[in-house]
Amino acid sequence: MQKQQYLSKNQKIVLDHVEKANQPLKAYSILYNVQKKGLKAPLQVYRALDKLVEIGKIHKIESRNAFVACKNSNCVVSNATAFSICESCEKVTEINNSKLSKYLSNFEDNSGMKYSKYNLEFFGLCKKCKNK
Amino acid sequence: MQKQQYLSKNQKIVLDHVEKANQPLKAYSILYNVQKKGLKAPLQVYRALDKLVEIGKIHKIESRNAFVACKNSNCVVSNATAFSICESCEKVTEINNSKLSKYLSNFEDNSGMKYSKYNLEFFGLCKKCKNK
DNA sequence: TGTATATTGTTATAATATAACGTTATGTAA
DNA sequence: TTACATAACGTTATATTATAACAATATACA
Repeated sequence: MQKQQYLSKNQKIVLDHVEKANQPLKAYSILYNVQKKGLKAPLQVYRALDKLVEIGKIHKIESRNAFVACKNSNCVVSNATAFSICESCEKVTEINNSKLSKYLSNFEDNSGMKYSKYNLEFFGLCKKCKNK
Repeated sequence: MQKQQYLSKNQKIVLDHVEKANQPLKAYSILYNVQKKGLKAPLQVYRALDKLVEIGKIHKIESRNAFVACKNSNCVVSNATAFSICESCEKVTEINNSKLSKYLSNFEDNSGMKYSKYNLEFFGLCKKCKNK
């Protein structure tokens, strides 16, 4: 069987919803909002999310247990992700900085470990919240 | 009231247990293991963990919902953390690399956001698992 | 001593995520 | 076109992770 070419029905529904939000969404909030489209159970959402994360269409913000659509059109596989998170308003932005990604992708320490993936989360105050 | 100088009873019990493990522990596994010391409820463990994370004695491995003792004696506050995680055996190691931490602490993008903290998780295969 | 804050103890419950089962759809090769 | 393997679906139940809310006790310090 070939690598999946198109998204399935549930995957499309979930991705569509997450892409329309400009912020990370929680799984159960997604569930609530796609119930009118026929998805009834958490597992249906989680399975779609798992797949979408796997193929890089969606990233999980680990520190928030939330899911956000990938903003890098070239982010084929989500093996190198970086986000900035405002600790006041919770705004999350995907960082697309080639220097940073190059630096981290090439990072090696003396542990003998071969890294194939990383996730970086920066925390602080966004412009708006800083000026309050 | 001054900044807390000593750890409280529950905080000591939890830290002690986490320090003795050489791997991240789950909150409920900690709970199970400190029950003989008198901690009966999840909240008692979570409250101790919260405090210990706040003061940098313990770090949370966000992608695993697990807690590990800080290995950097100089890690006064946990505002700059990096870990390597083996996706096969789940071994987690805290990365202590001054170049990396300097690079990330000084990182700026064009978002106007002021970063005060970051957490980085690398994934891959450790030496042992790579050679299997 | 009085007061504010931190910590504790406890019960209940919220929020996040997966197990297990059987069914249906889809891709590929005989 | 049939057979087979894999992916996706639907469903119920349950596991795992984390917090709300309330009352009591301990600690720091003016």
